[in-house]
Amino acid sequence: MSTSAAVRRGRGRRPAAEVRAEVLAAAGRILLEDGLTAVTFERVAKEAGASKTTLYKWWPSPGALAAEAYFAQSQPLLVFPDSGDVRADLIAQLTSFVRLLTAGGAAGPVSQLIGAAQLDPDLARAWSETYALPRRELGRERLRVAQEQGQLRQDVDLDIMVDQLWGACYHRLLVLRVPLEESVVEPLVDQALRGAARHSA
Amino acid sequence: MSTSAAVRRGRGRRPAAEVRAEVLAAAGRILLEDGLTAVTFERVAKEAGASKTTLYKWWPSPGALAAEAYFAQSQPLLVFPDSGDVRADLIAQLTSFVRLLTAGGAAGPVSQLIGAAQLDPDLARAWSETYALPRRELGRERLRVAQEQGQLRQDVDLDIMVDQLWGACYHRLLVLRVPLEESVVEPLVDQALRGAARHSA
Amino acid sequence: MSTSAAVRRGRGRRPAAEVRAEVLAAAGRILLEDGLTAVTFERVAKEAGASKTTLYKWWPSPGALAAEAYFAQSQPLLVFPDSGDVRADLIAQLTSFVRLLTAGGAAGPVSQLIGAAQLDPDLARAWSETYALPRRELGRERLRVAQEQGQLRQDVDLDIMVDQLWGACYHRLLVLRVPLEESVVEPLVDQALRGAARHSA
Amino acid sequence: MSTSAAVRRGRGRRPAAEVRAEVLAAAGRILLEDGLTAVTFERVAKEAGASKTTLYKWWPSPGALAAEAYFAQSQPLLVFPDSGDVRADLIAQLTSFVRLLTAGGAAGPVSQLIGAAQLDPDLARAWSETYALPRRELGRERLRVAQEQGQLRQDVDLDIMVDQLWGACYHRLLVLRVPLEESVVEPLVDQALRGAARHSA
DNA sequence: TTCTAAACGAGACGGTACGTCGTGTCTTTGC
DNA sequence: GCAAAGACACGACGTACCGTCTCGTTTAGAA
Repeated sequence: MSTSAAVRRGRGRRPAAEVRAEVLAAAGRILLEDGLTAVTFERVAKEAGASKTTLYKWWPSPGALAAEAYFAQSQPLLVFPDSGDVRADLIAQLTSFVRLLTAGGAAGPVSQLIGAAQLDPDLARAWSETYALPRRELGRERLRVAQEQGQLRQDVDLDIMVDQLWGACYHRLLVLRVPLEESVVEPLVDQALRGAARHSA
Repeated sequence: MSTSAAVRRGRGRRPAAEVRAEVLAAAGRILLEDGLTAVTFERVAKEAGASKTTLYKWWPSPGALAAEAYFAQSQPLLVFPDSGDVRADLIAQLTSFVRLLTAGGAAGPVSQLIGAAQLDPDLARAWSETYALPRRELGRERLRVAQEQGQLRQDVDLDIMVDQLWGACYHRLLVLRVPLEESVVEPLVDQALRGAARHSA
Repeated sequence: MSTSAAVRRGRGRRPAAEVRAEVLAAAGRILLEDGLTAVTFERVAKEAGASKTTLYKWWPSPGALAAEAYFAQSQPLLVFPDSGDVRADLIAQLTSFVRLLTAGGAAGPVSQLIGAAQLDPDLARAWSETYALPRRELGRERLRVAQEQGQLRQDVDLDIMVDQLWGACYHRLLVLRVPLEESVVEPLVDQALRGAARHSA
Repeated sequence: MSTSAAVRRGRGRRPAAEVRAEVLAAAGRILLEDGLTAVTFERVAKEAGASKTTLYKWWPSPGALAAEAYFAQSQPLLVFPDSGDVRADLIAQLTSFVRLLTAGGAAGPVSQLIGAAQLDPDLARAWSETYALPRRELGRERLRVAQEQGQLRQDVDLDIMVDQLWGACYHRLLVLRVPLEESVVEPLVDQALRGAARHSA
């Protein structure tokens, strides 16, 4: 939204950055208000004052546009705290993660985006590269430090541990579709750390 | 597929069961061949020799039809072995579960159905009630027995444990979209049982 | 415009005849108001409350639709008078023909339709079969009677004579694009009958 | 096609004449190969290595460009023979005219251009001024000489006579869309000269 | 000879129409 | 009466072209 944006209403070329910004703003608004299925090229073009041609030039599918719009406006916290206590840090990070997931209810933007990614390879790629894989890397890195510090055993597979923690939340959200509450985080972390077997030795 | 199905080509009434069977067969075939997005009422009606009116009467959405078709033809093994050794049983069950998920690749029917369920409440309900929740119940029950037998600690939250195990697999399949291999099952189960912390006490 | 047409505003099926009538009315109105290029499937569908699918089912191209709409609403007089005097009849018929052509100016519906027919085979077919060829047949028939009655020579090629008379008008309208006035009709007919050579023998 | 045209492939300024020549060549080629509807600014710009901006500067519409391209490459013979015998000259001129019209089939460039002119004022103007009116003037002049020489009656309207002869050909080409053969020329000329009425006096 | 302004190529942009497909509602027809 | 058949309104898709504009480059003409 540059200052001159509102004035310039011709049909000619506008700076790409300006167009992109307006398109992402419109797409993000539609996503939050009416859900992912409402994010169509047709509607975004109309509400952003853009043309369909432009959208097709920049994004491979409506889903991919929605994903980028979501990233753009709710810049997800990617910082992973390191207080020295891995248990506390995991609980903190997972708690804010659960808050992110449950924002907008069970049919929130995140579940819709992950869902649509199962049917839209372009969205899937955007999602994995921009969101999912970097976050896993972040978590794994925090766990690696803890492992070096002796808080975790040497033979722990850190990827699997990430899967256990974050996957458990996704499981309730996407597969079981049961209410996901922050209170599960603490027992979840503890159980992952302590194990379920009676004799851990 | 009744014997007379191919002969009877009139527009009059046919037995409901016969129609349903043919519809489900067609939907299942389309699902496996061309994916979930190809399972439209339009196409199923044409290939099953049914009418759209009939489909709308029995199923609330194409996704729900696809889900039921999938259940009907690949009756998922719901039996949970109980050999007395909970670790071995978990490994066995999770291994066949991974096989189910990876059938048809990362874009297999299961991931597509779960994905579409995030956008289609009717499909979500069918999926949860028919598939996801019963399976969780089954797993929890097996764990409960193990807990009673003293193989698991008393303070373990069995729901969370199911989330940790199955959710870890779903995490790789749906969220990370990385190859899901059977070899992860054993370390996954062990890590859930033993815990990750150095001093489990 | 059936009596119940205005009431029935659902999305379901409507009687084909009713839809066709409304579509043709809208197309004809657009043709007269804004010209042939404004007769697009998109606009006709919107203004007629019809769907594009329906238009594509009934008409092969917007031009063909416009042609049929033109025929439907301005049912062109196809009666050819026979007063016994072929000269008088030709003048009468050509005069009303010139009036038809010049209705709406040089860019009237007729010239636009004939023009578009040079680029749209579907429109060309509709125009030839429905309008042009029948009219030529009518004129030729009238000339044939005159020939039998001895008003025209036996060796006159009646097709060519039709071309000379009607073609002369079309020539000014389409090719030269000069004003076409009714006053040319009488000298045109006389010249065709008497010939231009000094010694007609 | 200047000698350095092929070498100079930068984006900077090129001589106007060179650009115009390449554009007209490309437009003419497209017109003959794929028809008038294929002569779009978009495609001509690409194939001529020119930019749309340049095309818009020189031509008001794709149709006008196509017309000029047609004139440029098939310089139509405008010489009208004067052998002293007006009948022979008319037959000769009309015969080559029919050949011109039928080149490229019934949907040849000429009929397409005249057709499009009914919908494109810019093309209409270019066509009338450059082609149609000069040709009529030429024919009329030849007839005027014949009239002075006493081969045609004094009261003959020469404009109408031109309309009768050339219009008859256009009639078959544009309106009736029936095959136009050279064999019609001779009876056409004779009929125009002798008249159709039994008693020409 | 150097500099500046015009014209060029490239192509992004807002629009409009195309032709197709799927949805969900409805009428008609045949058993 | 019910099911097959399928017409219908609607809306999204992806593409093509139009006419306008911005950008960087190059040449032509003025200094």
